[in-house]
Amino acid sequence: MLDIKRIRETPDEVRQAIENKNEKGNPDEVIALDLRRREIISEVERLKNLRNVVSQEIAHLKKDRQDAEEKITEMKSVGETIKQLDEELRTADERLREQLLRLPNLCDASVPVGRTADDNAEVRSWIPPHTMRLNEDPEHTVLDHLELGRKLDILDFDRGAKISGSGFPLYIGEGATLERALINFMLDTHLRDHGYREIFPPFVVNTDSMVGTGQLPKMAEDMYRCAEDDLYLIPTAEVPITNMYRDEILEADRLPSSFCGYSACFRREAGSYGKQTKGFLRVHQFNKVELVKFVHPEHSYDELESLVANVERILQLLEIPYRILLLCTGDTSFSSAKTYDIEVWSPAEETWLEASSCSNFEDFQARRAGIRFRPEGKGSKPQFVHTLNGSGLATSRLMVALLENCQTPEGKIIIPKVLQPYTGFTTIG
RNA sequence: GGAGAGGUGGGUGAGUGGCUGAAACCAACGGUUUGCUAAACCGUCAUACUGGGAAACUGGUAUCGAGGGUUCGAAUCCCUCCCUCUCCGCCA
Repeated sequence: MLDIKRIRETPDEVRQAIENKNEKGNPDEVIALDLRRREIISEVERLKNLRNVVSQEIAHLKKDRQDAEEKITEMKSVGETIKQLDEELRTADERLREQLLRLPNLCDASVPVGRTADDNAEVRSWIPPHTMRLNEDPEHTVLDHLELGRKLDILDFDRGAKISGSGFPLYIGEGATLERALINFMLDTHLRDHGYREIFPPFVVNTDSMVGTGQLPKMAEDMYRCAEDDLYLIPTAEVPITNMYRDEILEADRLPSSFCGYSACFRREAGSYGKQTKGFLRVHQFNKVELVKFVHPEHSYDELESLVANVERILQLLEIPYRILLLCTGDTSFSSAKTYDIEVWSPAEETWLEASSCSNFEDFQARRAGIRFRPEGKGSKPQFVHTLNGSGLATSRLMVALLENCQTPEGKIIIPKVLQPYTGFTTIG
């Protein structure tokens, strides 16, 4: 949520920023609602003040056993007016908040202005030597992850579809173990080497949490919802972890607070049919290790860089080629002010696959969710924290890259060294 | 699922219609004292919105789980809902 004062004071900047982001949103409407709201407030508060003063007088009159009937009658009608105005105010508040919730976050000045993914800027890439050989060797038939999974009997998308529906992968044998190994390896590395504290969150959350991180109201059709209980399956652990501190004021010495948590992630992916959908490329349920930080506003952009570095380290240890993109304004998500995507290389698809997205939300989520901190120093007012998060990483796309990059000409998989203590085996096949 | 108890400020916890934005204590912060630490003492100590002011600051309104009702006036009375806890049942 944007600060209404910022919209009020610099509507043109806000309008331009929304347009750069390819989002809809009308600051004028918000400004009009805000104006109307404040008019009502000043009137209703004047009347409430009157009522409070006169009620006090009535109390004194009664105490002195004097007649207060006239004042009581007068206040009766004031009360009626207040009730009406309160109702109007409630409506105005609601409409204003509704509009505000639908305005996207504005991008940081360092984000390149652009409309589509073509305008994203490649920041750097990292390619371990053996991968190049793999792709350049004409004798080496490169299998995609589906074929590898089927041949080695470690992934079964057909049976997954039978059990649940398409997009619900079933991991078998070494495939299941490898998945679990990846999760544990990533968690351990972030906890041990990168200073995160582990969270194991609930996988379903309430509406307030979804609004807090910005999934609702805009993305409602992408969520799995348990209507009976008004709960949502989480699309990412970002939601429960960020909402841990919803409506709280943190002490300044708690910042920065960095958390790392595994969760299954559920996405309906409505409207994405026809895009890259085969195998792991687009699924309804996947596993992800998520990184979330609550930081002091002054440091959030440094923290974003270190977040990205933490994710990169995982890929380097796994020896998976990747590149980092700075998303342009048009490709940056609704809630984010600046986002880096980390993409892994798929030799079979001969393309880069998004495996992580690291974002600085500045105070956008914090304002929605009411996450503040009390700055050092006496008499300081609470301020909104900045929140960041990134996938560290999602296993589905990572599994594609891992299987494809680690395959031998014979169609076996060589498990990366760092994972071997976790899998207990060194090859599959 | 059945029965009961309870939700008050950062924490504990008083408060059953007006002088309670809310006692007291603890924590925190500032200060005095002290060779240092500790202790003691004094003071400060909620949040949001809104108005005035360049600002320091200051006026107003709201908030005692949420919403509604009664009343001139509600933390306090009534209704609905939510949440937490305890016991029983069921279950991993």
